Amino acid sequence: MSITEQELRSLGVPEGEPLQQAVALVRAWEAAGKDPEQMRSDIKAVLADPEPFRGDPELGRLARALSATPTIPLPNSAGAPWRQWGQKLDAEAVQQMERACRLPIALAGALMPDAHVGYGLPIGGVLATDNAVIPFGVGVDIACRMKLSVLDIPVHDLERRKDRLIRAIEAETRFGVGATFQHRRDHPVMDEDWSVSPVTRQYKDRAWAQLGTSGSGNHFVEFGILTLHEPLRGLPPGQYVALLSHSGSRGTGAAVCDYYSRLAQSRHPKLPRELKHLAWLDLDTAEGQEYWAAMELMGKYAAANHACIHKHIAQNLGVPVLLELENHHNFAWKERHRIGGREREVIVHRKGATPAGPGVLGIIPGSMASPAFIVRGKGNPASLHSAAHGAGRVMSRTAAMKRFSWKEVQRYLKERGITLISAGLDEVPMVYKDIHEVMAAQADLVEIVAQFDPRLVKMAPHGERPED
DNA sequence: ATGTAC
Repeated sequence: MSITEQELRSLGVPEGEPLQQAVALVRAWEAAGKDPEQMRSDIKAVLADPEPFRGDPELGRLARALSATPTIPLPNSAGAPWRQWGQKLDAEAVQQMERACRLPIALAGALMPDAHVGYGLPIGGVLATDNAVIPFGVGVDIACRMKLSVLDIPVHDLERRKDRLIRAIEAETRFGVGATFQHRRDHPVMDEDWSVSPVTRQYKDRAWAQLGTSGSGNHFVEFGILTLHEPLRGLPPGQYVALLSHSGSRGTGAAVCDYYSRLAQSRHPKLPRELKHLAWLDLDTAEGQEYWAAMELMGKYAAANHACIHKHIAQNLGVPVLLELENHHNFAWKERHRIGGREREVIVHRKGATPAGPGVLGIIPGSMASPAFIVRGKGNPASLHSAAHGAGRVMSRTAAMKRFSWKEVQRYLKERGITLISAGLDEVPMVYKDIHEVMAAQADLVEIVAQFDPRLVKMAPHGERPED
């Protein structure tokens, strides 16, 4: 047969009825002496859009079989190249990465050593695509990010003025699902154009009410000791008090993700169920541009949330800020990478991955009882200039709630000198991988510049509704 | 992660 069954598969003809019809079609065409190149282009045309061919005397059967079969449109037969860092990664997360790399828009991928299962792309997944953006390749919490401020406070004040520092956290941010400020914060981000998308327009008011809040889940605000191993932006090596926060774009970012992922799914109705969260928007379309603009606004908004938290805590304490560092870890960027032997512009999705281009500084947190690290990217091309964004969970939230008790956790924290202001049992240190192992697994991606050891930690109390 | 609604 001039076109083999295997080639039909690699062209993207799905198993089952469509493949049988395609094989029969090729046999009939061969008998009629049709040019194989013409066969290929006809089959590709039907695969791209079967609907117009449903009544075609030759191609109709294949077109109808395709219409009836959920399929990955134009799958990348071999899959885009990708590799993983770390050994014992969750098998389901690996499978999600494998699937994402078979999307027709996928160019290259990478899986970070803290990977675990997410919607569509795994958490810890990095995916470079061709002029398309996947809302769930960025994640629900668009622009979830880290910020660290070194404060001009003597290190011994961390213990001596502990209650004062705790009060500052309690006063200057809010935790919990739906948390808002009764007396709104203000920030120049609210002067941006919020009409770039119907979602951001509709949610502007709520976004304002949530400005400076922290949310729930794994989000936190904490004081700790920063140990600088080398000079950093004019700050000499030594020990400092620092404030570290982790949070994102709150309800508004989630609404943006939800709206544009549904829109993307409606544009790819034939994506099989297990791929529906990988639905993408073409950046040449108005919808794609709209998501991109909304995503970028959420980037600024999430940065403003951290800026408010840090500014107000520093003001509350009346202390100068000596150094600030920050990075997104749920976002998409237009970057240039060498893929398939040539440098080109691609869309790099980092969903729970820290940008780690050459010399780029980032923050990788561990858990409430293990260190965060300030890192400098090594610009490894195979990771698409990325690194892990944390330790990664080893246990589901429900499993953690059953497994642990506060009594044992409090003893564990006391032994390590950690004061926990509040948190859910599903965020205790034992639910995370050993951050040191994660760092060791990515020694070729980042170098460690400094270590931050948490001392006073605030997270959302489990199940509690915010009171303000 | 969010907070509404198969």
